[in-house]
Amino acid sequence: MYRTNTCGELRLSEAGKKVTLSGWIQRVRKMGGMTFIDLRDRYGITQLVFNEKKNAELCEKANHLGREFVIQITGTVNERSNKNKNIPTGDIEIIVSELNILNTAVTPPFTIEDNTDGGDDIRMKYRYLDLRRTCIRKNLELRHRMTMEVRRYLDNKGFLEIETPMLVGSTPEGARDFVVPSRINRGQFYALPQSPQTLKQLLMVSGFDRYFQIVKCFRDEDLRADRQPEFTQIDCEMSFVEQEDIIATFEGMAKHLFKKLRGVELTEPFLRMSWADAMKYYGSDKPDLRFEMKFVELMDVMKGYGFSVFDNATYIGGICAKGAAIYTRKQIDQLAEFVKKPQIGAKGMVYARVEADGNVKSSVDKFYSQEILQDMKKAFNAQPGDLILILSGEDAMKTRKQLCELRLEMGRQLGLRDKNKFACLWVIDFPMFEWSEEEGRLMAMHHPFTHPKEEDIPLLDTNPAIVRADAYDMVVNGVEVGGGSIRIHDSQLQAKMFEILGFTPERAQEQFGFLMNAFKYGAPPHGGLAYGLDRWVSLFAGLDSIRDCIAFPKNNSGRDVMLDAPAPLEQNQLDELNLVIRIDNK
RNA sequence: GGUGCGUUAGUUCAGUUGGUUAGAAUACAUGCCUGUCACGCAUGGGGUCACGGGUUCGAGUCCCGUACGCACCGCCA
Repeated sequence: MYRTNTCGELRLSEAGKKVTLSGWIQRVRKMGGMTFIDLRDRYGITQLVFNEKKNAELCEKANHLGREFVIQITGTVNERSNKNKNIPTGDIEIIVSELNILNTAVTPPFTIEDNTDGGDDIRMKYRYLDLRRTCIRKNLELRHRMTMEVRRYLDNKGFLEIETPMLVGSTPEGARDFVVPSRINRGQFYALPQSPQTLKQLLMVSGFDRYFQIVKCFRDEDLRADRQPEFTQIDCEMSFVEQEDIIATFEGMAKHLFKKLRGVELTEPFLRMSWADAMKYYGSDKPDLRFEMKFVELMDVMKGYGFSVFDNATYIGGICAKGAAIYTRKQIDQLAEFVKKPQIGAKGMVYARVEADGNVKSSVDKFYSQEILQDMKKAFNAQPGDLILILSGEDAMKTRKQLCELRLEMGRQLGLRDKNKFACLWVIDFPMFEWSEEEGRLMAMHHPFTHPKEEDIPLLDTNPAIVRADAYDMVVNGVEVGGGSIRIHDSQLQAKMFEILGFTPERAQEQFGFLMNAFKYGAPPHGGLAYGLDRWVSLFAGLDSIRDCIAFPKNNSGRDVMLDAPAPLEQNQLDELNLVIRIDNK
């Protein structure tokens, strides 16, 4: 038997007991005639004691153990004379009588501690060592508890978990596919699913009116801190439901998760905001509502007074940062530099301080009278001590996005983006389509299976660009944690949708015939939602990147640096697949 | 496809105006130490300054390119 107990469970009540423990050596502390060893497993750390006077040979052996050796010991639980209040097992130690080295270890490239000395790069290369660290292990434990709670909640509501295939067909629309060559079907390729979207809709046609799946999805696009090429969705679909039914079910799930995983009781219904309002007031379809700082439009107030930048703008808008008038000129200049970064792209920034006497002191005083500045102050409802920051531009949407970045940066600087505070929001009434300059056509904003709002259906023929959809996103703290829609279940309407998206009837039939044909056999009204598991976990764990809650993530360029994947194939594998590789170096 | 920052000891970093033998911390090794728990003290080993080119009497330092890493824009229905 390797162990009678784990390294995290022994307490004072077990004093005097003979136990066997196995684990990794965290640290050896030699104190002359005594040696202390911290023995670690995933449950905790237990201190071992060796005494030269009592057993010189064993103590000598212990002195030559290295970090991360795997050992097994037998000994007696003993009350410590010096207790350690910092760890749960700190009241006891094990007086070791037998020591068995199960495996040695070379010195790890970084220390196995929460405050490791290793950088991201080396940690990913030796991820199996990184995962020994408590702070990373805790994230995976949280992820496990989350999937358990999801299954518990959905099972209680009558959902069935059904697996769908990983080898499916490539679809146009949407993200780039990862493709897999078929050996048996020469020259043909599978694609890995971007999501099980069409398959879960077919399950609705089959009558599985409540489906879910915790499932890997694949998208061959560039990575970000919150984006991996393979990620996990909690994919759900329901039949005979309207938008309200879905929102109720999954708002309920979100509340369940908050309660079980964070101990946060959310009693109020989540806020709801139309996509149009989100863009107007926050310049984003996923606003961070942990703080207000709503946009105020200033076209009426400030245009036409001879300040050419504003006079030529089609949008002038600003935010009011409470109490930020104490910002120095240097700090304000840094904000101006921030918005002028190429990634943000503003040309400049106008600022105005509200002084203690209520007067407004701005960077454009020579163009505006105090009276107009007071009107501006009123528009923001600004108080003495506040700092107003204004951007303008010739493209209203672009300027709002720049102002959004500025708002988030101010929120960060003013400490308003507290990781322990949660602001949940449904963004609803998304547009059905958005214009693609690149393709020169309308594209589905959500996906081509999304149901248009009933009252907007006549507009499909006259002005499709303004049609709104029965689509909704859940946004928590500015993170899009999930989204979904009511789907089209009528083959005629689905065909029309493909027509608007620029598909010929033949091509629509070729690509999506399986779905439209299925709808002819009695498809129920249905809709659903998919939550991003990785994003939820990193939100609950307060992580900056979803990588820290994924056991073996990819790096910034989509590589697994531990496995050194992707890599070229052997020639015989290529031959078997009838593939010839040609690399273009443009 | 693009922008920014970075690459120096096992690791995390410092390295001044271009100038002697490239430093610190930590890790590692050895010794001392009987109540440590970030133990302490002493000693020691450890460097292709990412790679290639250029400027210069002289480059870790300046310039150009490449590779790699991170963040972001585009992209991600």
